[in-house]
Amino acid sequence: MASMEKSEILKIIGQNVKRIRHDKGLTQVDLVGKIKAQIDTTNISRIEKGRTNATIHTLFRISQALEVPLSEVCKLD
Amino acid sequence: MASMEKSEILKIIGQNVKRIRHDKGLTQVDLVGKIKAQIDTTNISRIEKGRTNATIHTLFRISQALEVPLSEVCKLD
DNA sequence: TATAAACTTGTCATATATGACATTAATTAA
DNA sequence: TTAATTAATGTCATATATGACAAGTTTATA
Repeated sequence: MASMEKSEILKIIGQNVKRIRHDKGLTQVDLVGKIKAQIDTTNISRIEKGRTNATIHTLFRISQALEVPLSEVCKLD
Repeated sequence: MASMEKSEILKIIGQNVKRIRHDKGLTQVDLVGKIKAQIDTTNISRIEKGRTNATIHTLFRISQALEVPLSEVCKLD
């Protein structure tokens, strides 16, 4: 855990988002539609693929749209 | 909760960091010293004051130095 | 007090997150 | 398979996170 790579963390956060999104039966477009402030599916995809180091505020907006606590999106196990 | 402002979220995350850091009896310099990759007390201070929208990786490095789960740093209550 | 330690804030340069859009790839349904 | 839906990726412009450093402020302690 102490030696966890940045890319690994991003990957896990991304998998969390994707898993929760699928659990809720939402597409990336659906998810974006539920987010108040503007956000692009490009960013959702990048986050889900672990290709970007999302800010806490972006993850918060996603957690709101997914109707789960932010800490759920930030779980690493 | 749905109407939570960005500044509010940053503030809470910052308070979390500060609270946990104080619980552990660490100064900002101590905390930085425990973080492997380079990080500046400037950034710790900004995060604690809610003045910056930290990335998940920065919050992760902080959580490691504080020896708490990332989800603890990301709690909003 | 005074002195030091701890914290905050300003500025600059660099890296990168994000939105926007186009294009391609992959998946699903007919 | 074909068509439609969904997801991934490339690029560009803009905003901002971060490190680095300096200067100032606040807090603690002798």
